[in-house]
Amino acid sequence: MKPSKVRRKPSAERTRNPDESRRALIEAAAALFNSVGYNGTDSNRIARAAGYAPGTFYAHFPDKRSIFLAVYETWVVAEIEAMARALEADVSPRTLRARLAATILDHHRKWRVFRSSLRALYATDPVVREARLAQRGRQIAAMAAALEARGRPVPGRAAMFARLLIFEALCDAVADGDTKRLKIAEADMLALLADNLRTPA
Amino acid sequence: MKPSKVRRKPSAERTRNPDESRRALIEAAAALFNSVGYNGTDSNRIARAAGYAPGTFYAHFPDKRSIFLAVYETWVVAEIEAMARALEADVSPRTLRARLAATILDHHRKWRVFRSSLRALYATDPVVREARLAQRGRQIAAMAAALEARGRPVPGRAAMFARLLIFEALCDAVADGDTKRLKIAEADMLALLADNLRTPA
Amino acid sequence: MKPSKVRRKPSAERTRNPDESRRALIEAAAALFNSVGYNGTDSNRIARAAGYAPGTFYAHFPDKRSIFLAVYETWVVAEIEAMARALEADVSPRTLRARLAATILDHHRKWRVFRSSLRALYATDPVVREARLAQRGRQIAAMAAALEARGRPVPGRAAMFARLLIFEALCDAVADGDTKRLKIAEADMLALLADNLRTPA
Amino acid sequence: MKPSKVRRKPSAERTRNPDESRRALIEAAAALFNSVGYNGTDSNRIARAAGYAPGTFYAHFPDKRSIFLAVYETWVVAEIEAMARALEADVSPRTLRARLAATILDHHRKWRVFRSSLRALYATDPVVREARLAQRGRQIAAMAAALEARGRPVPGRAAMFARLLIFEALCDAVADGDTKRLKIAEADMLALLADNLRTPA
DNA sequence: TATGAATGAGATTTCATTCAT
DNA sequence: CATGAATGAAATCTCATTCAT
Repeated sequence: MKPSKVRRKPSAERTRNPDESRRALIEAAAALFNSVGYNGTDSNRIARAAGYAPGTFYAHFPDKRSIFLAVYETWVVAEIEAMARALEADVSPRTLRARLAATILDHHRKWRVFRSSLRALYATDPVVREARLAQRGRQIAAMAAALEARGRPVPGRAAMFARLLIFEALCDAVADGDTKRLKIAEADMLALLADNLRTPA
Repeated sequence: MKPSKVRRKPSAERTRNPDESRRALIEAAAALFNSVGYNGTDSNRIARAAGYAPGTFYAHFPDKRSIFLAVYETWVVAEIEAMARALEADVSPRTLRARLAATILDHHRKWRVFRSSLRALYATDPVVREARLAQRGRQIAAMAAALEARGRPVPGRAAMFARLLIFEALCDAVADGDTKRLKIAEADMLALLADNLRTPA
Repeated sequence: MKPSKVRRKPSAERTRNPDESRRALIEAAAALFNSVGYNGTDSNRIARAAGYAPGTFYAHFPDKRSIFLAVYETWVVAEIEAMARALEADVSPRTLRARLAATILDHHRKWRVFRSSLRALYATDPVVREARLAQRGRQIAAMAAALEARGRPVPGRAAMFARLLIFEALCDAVADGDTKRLKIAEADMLALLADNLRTPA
Repeated sequence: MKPSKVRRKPSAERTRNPDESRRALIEAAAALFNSVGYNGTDSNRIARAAGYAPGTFYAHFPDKRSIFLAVYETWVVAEIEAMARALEADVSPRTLRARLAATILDHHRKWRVFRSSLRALYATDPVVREARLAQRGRQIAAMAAALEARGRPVPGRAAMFARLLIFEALCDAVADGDTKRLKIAEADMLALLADNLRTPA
């Protein structure tokens, strides 16, 4: 009934290669989750968008949530890569922080609808919750390692976790347009974001 | 379409007072939303839990979302009341902040599942989103007014909005047990929360 | 929303041929529409009567009206076939008219309840209305073509439309038993019907 | 949910006079049936439109169908009155027929939606059917009496019934816009209608 | 008579998932 | 692997009608 925004690939492109199929499904799912949200699509539509029949979906994923997790994984990787690229620049720490903030914000904005679903499922689905918590655990560890490597003092776990939470909350609020709606200047939010990237005293 | 000619007589035990019925429905909905979540219930079940027939629900609310908003409203009021009670105590500012943090955290914890649904719908439903943003607008205004009244400097809107976001994010993370799962001491989080209540320098 | 993990296995006895399923659904719907009327059934019952689960209905028809239109189409075809058979006989024009009248009346009588629903929906549903008007347009064209082919004078569109309306009104009145109720001899009505089939002077 | 087109009277106008209430209800129902159709309204809305509470409806009518029949009755009376007025003119028989046809057509057009519901219920509801058939019986008798009074030959019951059916079918087709849709000139239809009013040879 | 809150059976529709081919 | 028809539980919402006041 709902018109699909994501078109099915020409059937000639369909594969018998399982990895390729899986990849195609994840890609289609990512696009759909980010345009109509998790609840806005169904597994049949994902399969069709990837150029397969409904049943094929279940040859690759046990259920709908499972492909969401797979999309989340690729999303995390993409974010890390974006951050890595931003960190390559040889600029002052201050500029670096600003760039990093802008990069991450941009990434959140680009995946606004997907992240919206992520938050909804995090609030709802224990498995998604666990996956995201595990991811946060890894981020905290990475943060600690990075600081240690640079000889900086490593804050407590609570402080680092808070940093993550805050960063995401601010990014999502900006990406979702909450700041606009509340008549808050985006530049001010970006400044707060950059500030939050500072190594704690 | 096919009206059956035989109707059971309306049970005499139900209220004939619409305000009372509405209240009973909201109460039942709040309890259900906070135990099985928004998607875990349906309007029929809410009506039954309040002691009414399914149709009665629709005599009071046009749809399920609408009763959710009503529950949200009562929740906000309850939170404000809890905070007001916490602020009555005649203690040092530091203790006050700690108490306030504990009070709000407690409130979030008590309504953990409901808040989970609130976040999910915020991420999903434009009307819920709007209601919550409006509420945040009011909170920012109240915060500014309170600071002004106490002769304290009033931070920018961005900073105040960030405070709200941060406070909620931290509270929810603790209430949801994320900190436990990440092996973070709750006391540390409470300290951060209390710190976040500090008037900005 | 809450998908149960345990699904019954689809019964192996159902067709896997969509055309066959569609046909079976239309057939079941025709029988139900003609026994309990359009409003007397629902899509679930149609599906069950055809040997399918409720959801299957929606795999073949977007809604109930849509299957009604499909039934109407088969009904029109059946009527045309019945008329064609009646016209094959090599008899006098007068006898032919009588036979044709009897044939059509019979067809209306056989589908009395269905036609009743058709009229109700025609009076109610714009899409059904449009379908039937289109059909009438086709009938007028066919009538004109037939007369022209036989070298008979072709009456105006108004006259031909009136013929159709009159023929249907009389047939339905007889089929519905109105004549009996009003103590009118069926033979007299049949004579009027046959007369109405005459080429206009 | 649906906006009511027919506004409730100011409560000051509510009566304790049962006849007045009944009349008000019938009037409101007529207006609603003729604007949104029988299935487009519900008894609650009729009561509200007449300025009463839902329950009052059932103090005056046993069910929804029953008020429809009451409206039908007033409709029949109105038609008879309109015809009587048309017949008062002192003109040639030919002009009279044309005027009568125009009058009745006009009446059908004015009550288009109501008549649409009437036909739907006639096709569906045995009680409405019976009421209309009884009315037709009366019309046939009146027709016979009128012809006899004027010393004209009285056709058979079948012929007279057919006249009625035909007249109504043509009127409704024009009133419903079927002729327009089929590109048939209304003047031609009016001529056929007037012709149908002719005393049979 | 009038009120109006309450009733509850029922109809429509969705979609994650299965499984025979 | 891929197919795709079929499944069926479940959720939302309607409205004619009742009856205590």
